[in-house]
Amino acid sequence: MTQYKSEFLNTLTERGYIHQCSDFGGLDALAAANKAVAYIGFDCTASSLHVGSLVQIMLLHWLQKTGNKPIVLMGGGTTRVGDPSGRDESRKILTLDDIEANKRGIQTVFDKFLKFGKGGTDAFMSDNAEWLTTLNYIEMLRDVGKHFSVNRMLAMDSVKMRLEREHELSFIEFNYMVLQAYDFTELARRYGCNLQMGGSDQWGNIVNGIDLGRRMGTHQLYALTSPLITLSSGAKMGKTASGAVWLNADMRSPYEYWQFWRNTEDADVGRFLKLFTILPMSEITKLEALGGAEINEAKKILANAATALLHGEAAAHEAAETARKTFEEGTSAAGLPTVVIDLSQPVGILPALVQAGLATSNGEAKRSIQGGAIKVNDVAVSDEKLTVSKSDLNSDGAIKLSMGKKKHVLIKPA
RNA sequence: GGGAGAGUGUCCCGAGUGGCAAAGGGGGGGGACUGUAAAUCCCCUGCUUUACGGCUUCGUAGGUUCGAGUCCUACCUCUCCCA
Repeated sequence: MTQYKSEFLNTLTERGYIHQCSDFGGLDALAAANKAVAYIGFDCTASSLHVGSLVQIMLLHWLQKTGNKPIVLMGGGTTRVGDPSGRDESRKILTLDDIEANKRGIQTVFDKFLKFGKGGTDAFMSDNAEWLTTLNYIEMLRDVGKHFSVNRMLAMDSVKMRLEREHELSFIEFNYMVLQAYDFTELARRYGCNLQMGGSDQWGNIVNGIDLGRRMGTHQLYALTSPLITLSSGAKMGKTASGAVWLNADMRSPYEYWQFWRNTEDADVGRFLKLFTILPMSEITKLEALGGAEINEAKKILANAATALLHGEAAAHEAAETARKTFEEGTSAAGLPTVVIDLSQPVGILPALVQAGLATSNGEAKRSIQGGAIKVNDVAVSDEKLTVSKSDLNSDGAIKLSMGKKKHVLIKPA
């Protein structure tokens, strides 16, 4: 198991974070001496990161935990360009204000996973807008552009795919990889960065950066990528009914986040425990051995641990308790999502469902009732003309609206 | 600039003869079975406070027609080929 000298690579290997590395030996030596300075780039296209970025965040977490220095690079500059990797549609180009707002939202998440500061292994955040926005085109062409072979760029998968699919690839997007490579060398020069990590789809871009670094005379750079995380059922990770699983609490509550992990497929539990929690491997091995219905215990531990990492122990506890009351006791729990509605007049069940966010239109609410999905205070509803009023308030002063087995909302009077 | 194609249910793919709320998938939601799992089976998946009613949908704007996703005109966007 101790295949490497460095704790960093050993941990990553046994937990399944590694897809490819440009030079295991070289990186191992660096990490063993606690001299790895690694960065991962994140977009600012939304005001929160989602579960899809969690593997990357965890990479930085372990990097720091094993005695090395993480850099979070915000793509404030590159977000204005758009990465063609893996997509065949151009990204939207955001305004500067949007980008700034998104950056602030994203920063809050990193505070949970990394220790920021000025010390040796303290993380810090950088933004490639710092150097990209002041670039001069002629100098850029002369100093950086001359190192890029268009022949090679055309051969890259991300580009090839766009060409083969007969989708347009604009020049601005074509330049994304140049900018990303340049980021790497710039971080190397400014901060002594020597490793870039990322998802496996970033391999080409990262390797380009190593190449550019060598040509521009930086120290040796390294690449490390993580596998693309998919569910056993083949679906992409992090997409659920209600859209992406956002990490920011204001976009997805701790309770919902907990539920996301609780509903993990059996086949994924072990893998996810390793990737998304910091539980010791010995404990994970035990949990992995659970079979049949017992695996639900492992799922709860996964949910607790993953939620605690992001939202803290207290929030995880509360979410677990809410879930326990709701699912195991079948009672209503105060921690469920709550919506305030004016109940001075009786409210029809249809608009109530819409306001509670359980349906997007009266029509949809009606169909749900016809499908037998709706319960008020745990009593099934068959009449779509039913109204709810103050007299339906339970002992906690709320009305529990349920759709299906998993979605519960408490309604409180205004 | 010339030529050839394409844009369909505001999640995606995709059929579509002048009678169309528009086939079929995927995805999603619900139900059954289970373990808040997977697989499987069944139902639902445009809006509208009852509706064999009304309204809104096929890139945009007009037109022909009793009636247009379907025909005509112009425009927009995208793709390919030739310059």
